Amino acid sequence: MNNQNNDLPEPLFTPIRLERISQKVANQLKKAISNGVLRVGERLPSERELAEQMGVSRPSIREAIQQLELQGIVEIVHGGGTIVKNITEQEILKPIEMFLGADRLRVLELTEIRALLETWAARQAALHRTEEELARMRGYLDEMEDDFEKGRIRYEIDFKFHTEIVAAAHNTIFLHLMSSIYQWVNYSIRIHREQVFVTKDHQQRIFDHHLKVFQAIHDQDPDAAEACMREHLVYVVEEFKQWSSSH
Amino acid sequence: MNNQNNDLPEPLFTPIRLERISQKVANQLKKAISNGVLRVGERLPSERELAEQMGVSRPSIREAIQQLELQGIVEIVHGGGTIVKNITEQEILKPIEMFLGADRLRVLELTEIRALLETWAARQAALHRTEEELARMRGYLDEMEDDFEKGRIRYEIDFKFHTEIVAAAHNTIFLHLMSSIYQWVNYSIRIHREQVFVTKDHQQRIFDHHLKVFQAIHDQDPDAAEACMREHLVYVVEEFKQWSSSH
DNA sequence: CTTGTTTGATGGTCTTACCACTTTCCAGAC
DNA sequence: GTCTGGAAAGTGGTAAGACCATCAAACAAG
Repeated sequence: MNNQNNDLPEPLFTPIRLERISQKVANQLKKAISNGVLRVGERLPSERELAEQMGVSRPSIREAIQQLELQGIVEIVHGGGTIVKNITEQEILKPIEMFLGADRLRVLELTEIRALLETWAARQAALHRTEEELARMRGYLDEMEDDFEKGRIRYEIDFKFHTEIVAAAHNTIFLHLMSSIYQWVNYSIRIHREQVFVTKDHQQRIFDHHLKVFQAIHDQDPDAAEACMREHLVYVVEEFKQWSSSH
Repeated sequence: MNNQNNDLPEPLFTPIRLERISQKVANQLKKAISNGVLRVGERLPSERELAEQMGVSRPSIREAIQQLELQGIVEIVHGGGTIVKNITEQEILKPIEMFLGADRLRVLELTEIRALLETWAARQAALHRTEEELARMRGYLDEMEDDFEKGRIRYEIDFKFHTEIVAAAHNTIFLHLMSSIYQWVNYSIRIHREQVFVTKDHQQRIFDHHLKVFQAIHDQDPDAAEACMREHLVYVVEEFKQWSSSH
């Protein structure tokens, strides 16, 4: 690109921008993802929407998105939209997945790490949460309460609630990292196909824990948030250990 | 979470091919280049020609060519055609590296995470360290002291010392996690090509920090270990912030 | 020969249209 | 009630044609 440049002493006078539109679009999208405006797992607006919002044509948007896909930042699904990928997945998740298969010791190690990260997240969330994030947490709590009354269990809502707390910590890399951890947890749950916390009693306690964590974050009380989250996770670990020893 | 999973016994019956046209085109072009049909420095046929020859539309050709450009295989010149570049095999940036390069804020986020994990590791190390691990830490400290006297700086020794502490926490998954994060840190240091902690004064302080951390782990005092490690990392972050604001 | 202009080819972008796939929802069957 | 099937809407994939911006080579004027 510099081949036609004169080597004259002055770099002035010729800063006339030349950048492909698709490049500008790609940069804007990257920034949005890096900032956390577009979270991991979320869907990007459709190509047509983006084209309209940015005032460019759809092909330009497409070329930009394909760049991002090639760089492993997003995943394009035909007919299903474009979703933000977890950037840590290839580097952390895949290499270690094998370990988790066999023994439960690894599951405990994993939970240990998760507890460390989540208590910190709860503290940070209490400090930095926005009203929007609070509202989403509230929504998940309502869903869980609804499920509880109907005797239904959906782990994904649980994950969503915890993920929202992590997101409220406002650390993008941390969010991506945590989503890798959750995938592990999800994976280990699946392979052990366990129904550990199925009783009404467990569900009640877990719901109470969630409520207390939410309240602390709502009140912007970092110490309480951390403590409640720790209490919650310690309980989960203990119950799992107990279940584990009897199976 | 298992909703999308088919529990059917056989995955047979659905190998129907699906590949984007642009992908096929890209593969054909790559093959032509690696075969030598298209030599380095030569111009590819124009997009319109390729579209006609392959019987596909121009956008498909464009998307394919842009892929090749992103991979450094060809160079596109507006108005001048597309030429085959040297196959210098320039590495494609990993997604995580794009994040770290995008914004200096991400470096702080990363350091924040590192601080969280390492303070915990120090505590665990104080509780579980073995004599062998202690000896290795001692060895790295000696090397650092030696380097210090000779006015030399080797980040890798620093990393090794920290990694040994992480290993002493005796959590396999955590060790893998942490080594990934160290790679990121290493990369972010490289791209910002910074020489932040180069003065004798900094080196002295950092060495003192390491020594105190080591002592606490040696004495199996988890609280002290965590506190010393936190003090160390807080110092590093603060110095980086200060350096960052002045550059 | 040098300089400036013209002209054609090429990549860049836009518009429009249609196809293929996924998701969602709802009526119908059990 | 749950489950099944299909219609409808939304999304990405591809195609075709047009126009603009840029470069390069041929051309004309000095």
